[in-house]
Amino acid sequence: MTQTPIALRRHNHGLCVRSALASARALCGERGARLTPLRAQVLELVWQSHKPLGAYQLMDRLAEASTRRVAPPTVYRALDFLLEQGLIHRINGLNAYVGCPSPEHRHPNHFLLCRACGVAVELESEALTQTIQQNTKDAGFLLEHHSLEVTGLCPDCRSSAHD
Amino acid sequence: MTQTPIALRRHNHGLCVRSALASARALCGERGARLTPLRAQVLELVWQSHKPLGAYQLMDRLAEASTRRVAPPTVYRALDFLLEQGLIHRINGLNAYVGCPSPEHRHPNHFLLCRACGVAVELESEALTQTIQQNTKDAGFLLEHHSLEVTGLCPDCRSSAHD
DNA sequence: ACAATAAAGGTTATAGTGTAACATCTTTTA
DNA sequence: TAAAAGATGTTACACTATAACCTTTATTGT
Repeated sequence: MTQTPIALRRHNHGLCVRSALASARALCGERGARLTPLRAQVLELVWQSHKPLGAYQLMDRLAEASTRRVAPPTVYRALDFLLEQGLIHRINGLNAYVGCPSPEHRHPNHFLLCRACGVAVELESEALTQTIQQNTKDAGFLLEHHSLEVTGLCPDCRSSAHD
Repeated sequence: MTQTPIALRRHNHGLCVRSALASARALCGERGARLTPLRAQVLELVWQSHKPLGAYQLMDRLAEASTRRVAPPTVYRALDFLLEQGLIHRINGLNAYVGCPSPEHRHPNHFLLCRACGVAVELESEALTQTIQQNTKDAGFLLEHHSLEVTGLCPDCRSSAHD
């Protein structure tokens, strides 16, 4: 029996944020990538919750925080950097971005998404990855990346749903 | 050993189109859904190849075919109908739409996508679906739908790649 | 230390994707 | 055949993302 993912448990979210920022600094340090103040700020905003946020939502929060006007390229460039470094993932079905809890190793985008509360839970299943690899191989494809987005109701929203 | 998917083989594509249209008519008939001339035309355009097409590409082809101006809602409404009926799928990673080869039964969106030639191959693997269901259940989620997009190189593009 | 270079960020404009709202036309139903 | 429902036309706009160019900041070589 696997443990309930942290995003679904009550937890001290400040720890998530600090841990994500610390990992990001460490990884970028190793790689010679520059986690500038702006990029760190965007990463922190993405990590405000376990719910994916859109680029324009992030832009608005960035603008609130900085008293100066923030234009789309500012946030998109930061997001591109964070995506390249594997520090965040893009949820295609939502046009939104969410922090990656294990950026130290490259891995596919596999998410459970609650349509009610918006929470995103990253799956890390070797069996799932292998099944996908096998199917890809059977069709003769060379696999480069894969993205799985499962939509439904998280345990909380499931139990409070009465319609 | 599974057979090579039809989208990857040389084949008489006219048969794909006619078969898709015939299935669509039959299914809509059974369901009391109205496959109007416009909707059938959009479905036929989507089926022009096994490569997903964007809404605006479809809109342009529709405009070419009809001598009159075609606005976005025209094509989006047709696409919405076709999606509801399970006659096409949306590829989120590409903002594009592709015909469904087996619309008679509801099934998840599982695709192999070639980044070079654009071909989309729909996977129909019970093992894959079950693995996803198991992972979803383990996290306590109620599964509603799932979408898998595997990007890579199809057999043809793989063998002609020499960089 | 300093010029040359590279990288990051600012700014303006615009491209690409999708929908709201309302009018008109067609089909179905009573 | 009138009323209602469904489909399409039309205009305007919202949301998501990028191109192009300029300024600022950081890094590198000397």
